[in-house]
Amino acid sequence: MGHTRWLDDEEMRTWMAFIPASNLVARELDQQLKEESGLSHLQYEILIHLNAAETGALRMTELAERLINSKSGLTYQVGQMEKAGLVQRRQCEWSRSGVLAAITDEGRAALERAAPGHVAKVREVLIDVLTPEERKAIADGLGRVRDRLIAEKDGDTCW
Amino acid sequence: MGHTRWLDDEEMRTWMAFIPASNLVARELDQQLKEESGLSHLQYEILIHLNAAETGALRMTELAERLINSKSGLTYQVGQMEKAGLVQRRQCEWSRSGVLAAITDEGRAALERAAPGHVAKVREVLIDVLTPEERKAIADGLGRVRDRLIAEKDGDTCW
DNA sequence: ATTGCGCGGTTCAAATTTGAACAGCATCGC
DNA sequence: GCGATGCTGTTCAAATTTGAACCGCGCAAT
Repeated sequence: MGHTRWLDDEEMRTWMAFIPASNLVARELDQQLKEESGLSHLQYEILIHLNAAETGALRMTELAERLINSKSGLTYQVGQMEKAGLVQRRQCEWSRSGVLAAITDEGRAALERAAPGHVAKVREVLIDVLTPEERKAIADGLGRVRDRLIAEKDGDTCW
Repeated sequence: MGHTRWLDDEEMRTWMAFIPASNLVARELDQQLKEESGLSHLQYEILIHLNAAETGALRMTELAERLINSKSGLTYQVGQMEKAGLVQRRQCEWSRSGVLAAITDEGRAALERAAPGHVAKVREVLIDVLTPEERKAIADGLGRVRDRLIAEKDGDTCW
């Protein structure tokens, strides 16, 4: 690896679109969710994931990995949400040391209340701004980016 | 606005690629920068922006807007960086209440030290994973997303 | 059985981030 | 000239986030 391969103009355009768009979209959605439903984006996503699970529950670690958050951060947030009655901690059946976070009826209700506004905002700031071709390119390209980074976390350095 | 227009499959794929990719890339870069140069991604970007300015200095608010961070957050970080000798506060010439953050020689040195590894990582996790077509779509599409959100902040509700 | 290690979660202190309240300067209309 | 109003940046307390240290359990080798 000799000298650095700097980004050319086209690559820089990509980078300078990706980073600010990420930050702005994240900020916008977080704010909208908080205002409209009192949930942070992280809390919303926790509910989404739990709700999507057939049993309505997931292990803490599983959740942390999916949400790309530290374990301790998740412990904290689940604690907050438990206080708020949105989730409930249960013990994992087959592993005494495991902990399940389970969505409550109240959690589902909060989700249903928050979802329409959230989806509308997602459309407004991202989905409806993109052409179908762009959406496909993003789904494919960033999907690959995502998968590689996730894979790296597990196997670590497949190269 | 009758019922919610939920995301269809293709749109959901886009969304479920965008969010995790954003988070993972941000985390990866932040970590790499911290390890390799002791700078957080935010600090790195502050240096980049200051360095790009002809005078090597920018107003605090200007910087906060570009970096998509709260004013108070920027005050804090610039404080940290000032302690570390990477930047220096100066008074804005034409406005007694304005404050300029100026990059120092030490700051430039830190930037030069950090840049090669950072760019390499950006290539590794994002740029080189994408095809040229995908890069173009992302530059165009997310560029538009970015611009709309920035415009909204200024004029606010152009609709 | 027993020792030792590894995993799953939590605790803890420290760093960061945020929004609201505040202080100084600027500017515009009266 | 003088007060009203609006910026700019900072301060402050509260919320969140992070990584390292830690605790209890399970599991494998001895």
